[in-house]
Amino acid sequence: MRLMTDSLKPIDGLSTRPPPSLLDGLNETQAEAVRATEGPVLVLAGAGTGKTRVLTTRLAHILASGRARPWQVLAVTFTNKAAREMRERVARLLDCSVEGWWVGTFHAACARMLRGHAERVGLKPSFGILDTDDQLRLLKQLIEARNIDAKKLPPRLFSSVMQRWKDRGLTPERVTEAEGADAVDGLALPLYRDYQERLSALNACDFGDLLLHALTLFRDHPDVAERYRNQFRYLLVDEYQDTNVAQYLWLRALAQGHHNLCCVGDDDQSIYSWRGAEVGNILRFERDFPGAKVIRLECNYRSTSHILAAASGLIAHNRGRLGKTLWTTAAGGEKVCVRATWDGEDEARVVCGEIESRRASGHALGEIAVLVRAGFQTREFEERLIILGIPYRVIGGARFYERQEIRDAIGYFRIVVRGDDDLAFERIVNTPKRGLGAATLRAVHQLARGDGLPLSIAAARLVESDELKPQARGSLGRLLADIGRWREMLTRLPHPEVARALLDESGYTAMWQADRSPEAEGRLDNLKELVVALAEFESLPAFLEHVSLVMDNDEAAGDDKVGLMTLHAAKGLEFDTVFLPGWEEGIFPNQRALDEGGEASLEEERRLAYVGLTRARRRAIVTYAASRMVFGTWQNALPSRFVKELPAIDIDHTAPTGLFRATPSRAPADGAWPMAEPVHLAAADTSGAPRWPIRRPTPPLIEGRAERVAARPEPSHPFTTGQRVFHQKFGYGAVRRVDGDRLEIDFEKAGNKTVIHSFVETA
DNA sequence: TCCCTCCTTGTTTTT
DNA sequence: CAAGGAGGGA
Repeated sequence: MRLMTDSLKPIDGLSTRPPPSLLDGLNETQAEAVRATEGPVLVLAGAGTGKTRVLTTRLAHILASGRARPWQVLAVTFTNKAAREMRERVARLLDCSVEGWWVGTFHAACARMLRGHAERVGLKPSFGILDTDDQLRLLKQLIEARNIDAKKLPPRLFSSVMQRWKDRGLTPERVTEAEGADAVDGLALPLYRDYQERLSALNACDFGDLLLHALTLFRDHPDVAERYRNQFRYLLVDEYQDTNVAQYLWLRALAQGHHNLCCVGDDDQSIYSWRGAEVGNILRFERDFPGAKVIRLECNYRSTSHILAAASGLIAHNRGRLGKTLWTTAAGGEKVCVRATWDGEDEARVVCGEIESRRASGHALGEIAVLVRAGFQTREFEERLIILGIPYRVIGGARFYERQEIRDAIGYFRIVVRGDDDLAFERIVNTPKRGLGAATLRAVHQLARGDGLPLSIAAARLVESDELKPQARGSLGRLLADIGRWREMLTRLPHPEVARALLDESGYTAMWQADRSPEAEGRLDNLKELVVALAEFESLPAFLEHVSLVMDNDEAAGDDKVGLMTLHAAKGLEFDTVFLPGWEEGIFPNQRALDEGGEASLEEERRLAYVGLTRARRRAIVTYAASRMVFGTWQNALPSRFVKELPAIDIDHTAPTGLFRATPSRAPADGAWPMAEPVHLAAADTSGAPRWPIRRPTPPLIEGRAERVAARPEPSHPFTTGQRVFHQKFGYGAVRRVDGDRLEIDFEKAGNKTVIHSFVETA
């Protein structure tokens, strides 16, 4: 996203040659969503209903019909990936370049506006954009400056509170007294002020600020707001259910001109409330924008009818939906397979075994994905896939530009390009180790703060004086001289060459070469890759502007590998075959979400499950384990309540023999259990005899064919009825009943609770 | 200043 | 269990 001029390639030719095919192939509702260009429109697009197609065609239609020129349309998305896709598709539809158009992420659009009016919000046009790491380091300094115990109240905590305020469009002045007093013992608000002040002084802003400043700009400078309001005749928004309050206010401000706001989204796929997204935005659309037209895209082109029905049946358990009825013309297909497994290892074995046999029958691995609730769950699958020699790719995880070595390298680039980039200076000053520790840094800081200087200038002054120990002085002097030299090199040599020289001469490459850890080699490769990436930009500053906004790293998804990713990362993707492991209470729905967010969070977890199921085109396989190793201890698990919420006629529920008893102990309430009920579900009505079918740590299983010994109930813990015990959270109590691993305990303070034995100790 | 050991703490993540 | 941070010792 560099400086984009509003001049553009000829598109006028299009009006004389209207592409007759633009609406071809769209169904009636989709076409309606494209044609309804005037006034506010909400397109409720269920999973797999052709949302992106509608969005891009609509944009193309607006331009091709001459309703607006390219710079008069603003189209915003959340991710760079989505933005890129939209640009590519529109370019293809109209057969022209989209260079300079306002098609991009919310943040890129705001940054572009702010670059033009930076002074109005107290920044210089060259302002830098902080990444998460910079933010946390900065916050830590501010926390310590206020003598707050950073151990008890870590930077992350403050960061998230402040971030949530920014998500709601609240500058420090706008946070109410009451709320300020409430947040982190009243410490968060003053710290928020410190932080914003510090950012201004650094001529920098964080991601949240891009929107916040844009809002301030509109609010305090009506002329600017007016300008953009008039400019943008048509507004298009992707994934509207993910917008936060700040984004909503920003859109509303822009829509006040021509009122042509079209938002596309799906309330059932809102899974980001924890980072400030407001489902309320989409639920309230008709009230917010009077006269709004609501168009529902309900014809699903992706999944088979069983998958669709299973997903719909599940999501129907949520309340407060706008409601959609997805349907498909593709009848039949396989039922959703639900499979019980013994434990995490067994689950990985089952899933990867399936993958293996699909590969053997010619299935493309790139069309298979394993979608987990949390990142750590990928480990077991990775291990198993490695054993089987099946290529895979973990999507998400540490992104390229977030890796330590990349940020360090970029830190060097930053300090060379912008001598006053204090955060970059701090980052690299003692990396690699050059004997510049806390003491030296303190001296530099002190001088810098006292005289209002950037750190590197202060450091240069210190080197001239004799206030430093000779060693530190020499070392710091050498670093500064190096920086100066690299800066000079930049004026006469190609920047990739300078980058290479810089990494060598600074000792940074050598640092990783000397490193014996297994990942060092990969890091060196990454550094080489970085230099290659660099060459694609015309200059180092141009590159830096790019990385600050475009932190994505789409691994070439070209090669044929199984995808491992979180459910969040899977949103927007689709695969022939989708495995959904870990459907257990506590894992999915996630315990923490349940504890912290109650019913609302449960519904979000359910939406996550919905997102997962609807990623599948032909086959969805849900698995759960009866026992799982969690944080180093074995825990028994109950199947996720979501399993029971899947309509029985659309699923095929199986379990290995021995895991379930032969006959159900009670009739399934809603017909949801077409087979023997898992014993661990029947636990409630028992009278004490331990009959837990789960073994303690899984015995190593010989490759291939080992008979599973039916688990026998074993007294795996010493607790007996009447015994006095202690629990970390609930305190002291007496055991009232023993039921396998579960103990019903009458706690003195907390009352009657059923807990797993491993959580209590004898008192 | 650096390195090692002990202790804590475990979702989801884009820009 | 495993990783990352903090604090103490050399």
